Amino acid sequence: MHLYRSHTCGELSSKNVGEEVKLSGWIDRKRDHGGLLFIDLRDQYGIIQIVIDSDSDFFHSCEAARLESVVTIIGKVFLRDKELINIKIPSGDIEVKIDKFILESPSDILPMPVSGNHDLGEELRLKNRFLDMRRTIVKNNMLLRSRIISSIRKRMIEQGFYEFQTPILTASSPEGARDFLVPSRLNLGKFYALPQAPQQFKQLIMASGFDKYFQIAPCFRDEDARADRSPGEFYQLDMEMAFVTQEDVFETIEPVLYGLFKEFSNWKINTPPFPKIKYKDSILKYGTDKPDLRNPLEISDVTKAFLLEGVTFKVFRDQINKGAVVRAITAPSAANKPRSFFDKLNSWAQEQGQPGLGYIILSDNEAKGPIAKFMSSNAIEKIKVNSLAKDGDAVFFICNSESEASSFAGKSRMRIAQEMDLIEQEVFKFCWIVDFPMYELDESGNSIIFSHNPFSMPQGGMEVLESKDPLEILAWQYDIVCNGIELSSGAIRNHRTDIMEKAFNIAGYSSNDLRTRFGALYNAFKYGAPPHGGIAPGIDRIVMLLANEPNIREVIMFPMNQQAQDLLMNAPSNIDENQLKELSLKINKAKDKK
RNA sequence: GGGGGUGUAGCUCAGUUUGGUUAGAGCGCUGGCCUGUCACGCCAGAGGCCGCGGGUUCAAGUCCCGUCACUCCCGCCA
Repeated sequence: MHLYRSHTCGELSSKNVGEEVKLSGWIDRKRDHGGLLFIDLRDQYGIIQIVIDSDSDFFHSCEAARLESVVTIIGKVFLRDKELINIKIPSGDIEVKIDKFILESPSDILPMPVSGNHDLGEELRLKNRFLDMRRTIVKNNMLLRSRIISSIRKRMIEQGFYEFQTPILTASSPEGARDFLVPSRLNLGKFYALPQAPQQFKQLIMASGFDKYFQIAPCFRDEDARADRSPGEFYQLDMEMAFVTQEDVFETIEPVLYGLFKEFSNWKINTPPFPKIKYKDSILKYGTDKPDLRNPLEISDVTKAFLLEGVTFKVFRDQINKGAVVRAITAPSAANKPRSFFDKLNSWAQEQGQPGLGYIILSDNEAKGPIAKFMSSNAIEKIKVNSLAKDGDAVFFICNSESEASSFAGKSRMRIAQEMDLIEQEVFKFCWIVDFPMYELDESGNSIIFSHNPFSMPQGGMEVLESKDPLEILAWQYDIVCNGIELSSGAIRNHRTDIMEKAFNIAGYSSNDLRTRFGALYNAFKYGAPPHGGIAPGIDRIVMLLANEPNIREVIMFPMNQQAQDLLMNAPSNIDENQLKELSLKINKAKDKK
């Protein structure tokens, strides 16, 4: 017999009745009856009940073994009597009567419970992640993650993609997020950077003549965390293809995502092709570039209605004259909602720093509510036409500068839908956001900067760069969004050095800047670069959606906390003086923290 | 960098609004009882810098000021 086990705890069933088995695992729970002791023995695969009678030689050592101790037992599998069957566990119709017991590794008193489904503080869980991951929910998330990644690999390889590894120690890139830096011992005073994404490498792979590349790629960004943003590091399904249009990228990645979500979830999924929403339309209709399409509400512009003759609502009119817009959200069949419904939303808006949330109620073919009396009948008609509101609905208004109004209308759209319980449940709704602007004005409003990825190909190429107002130029740039979560950005890249130079010139970079900052790409593209494009969906976010977890750290084995500290390994940590010396480094402003 | 929430036993939390006996409960832990439990049950016990510092008060877990930690959000994430 094997030293540790003949079977796993999870594989035993009534088929094994009568067999002598050897099992190893953790003591999940004990029920001590004095003369009779039950142990729930657990391994990755399942739980099985072990029975020890008081006349057994091992009764006292079993009784003394603490929860979560690792033990090996030998025993015989018995069918339980009918009235003793536990339907809650798969092996509930059998049990193992113990013949031999070995305590392999005793457990101290636990800092946190393992068995059962408890809500525990995250700090405690991360400090004891090895205990945390013994718990069913966390364990299942990690197994799910592994299966998802296998499936992704399989699906990509089936489509003819090759997986390549790119460097972890690379050069700092001047754009984008903050880099993590690594000092070089052999090149004193110089630093590597960890890649924020293999962006330039994958484009170099294209320039190297490989046709379809992918990688489950680690990415490092020194930015602040969020619930859906892992601190420090995360993984992308990074992919790039040569000789493709935007449509080709969509057609390639859609079946991968659709198939993956189909494989790992019972929820409904909208079938490819996923709807394509222009960036501009998304901002108007959903108030965001990552719309949650489970929400049926849409935003419309009703600015003109408030300028019609007979409208005496000065508050809005004055703002409109200063350049503000009015956005409307129709709440279907909300006319019969109690006053408290509207008051609640209004005070919510005020909590959000807004003056309030104005509304009219369309009922009995007239408009009611606090601002209705300022409206003329043709203004009400115009609002109804623009916002597709009908009798029995209510319409909410947001008046502000265009960007403020869009953003708050987006929040209100979600809030109203939540209040009215309109969000569709148990469904994944994918969409593409397309036609992102190539450039935008910086905060000061004086200079033109790249809106997203500087390597994207402008729609229309060189001709457009030379002739159009830069702020009007669109890029072959796209996002894929699912349930309001941005899974990825992607683009058809700019593979032409002449267009690249022009594009960078517009954003205020000299040709020389381009060559020094992005020398590798620029140089490579001088010698024949294929048109290419790709995308890089976030793996952690995909797993988070499929695991139905609200927090990305629930699907990462050893995540750092919000302050980007690893509580288990105690990273980041102080460094030995000798190590610093070897790197010729000196800490300037040592913060006096432990 | 800014805003919100939380911080009381090893764990999860009540007590804080309205200051007033010895700060409680469940789980876990220790000891005892229990031969069919499966969140076993029963009895007893140990376990507290009420995050930390200062203040107000006859009296502070409770009120005030500061500070720290965790978390959510904004900024940031080409």
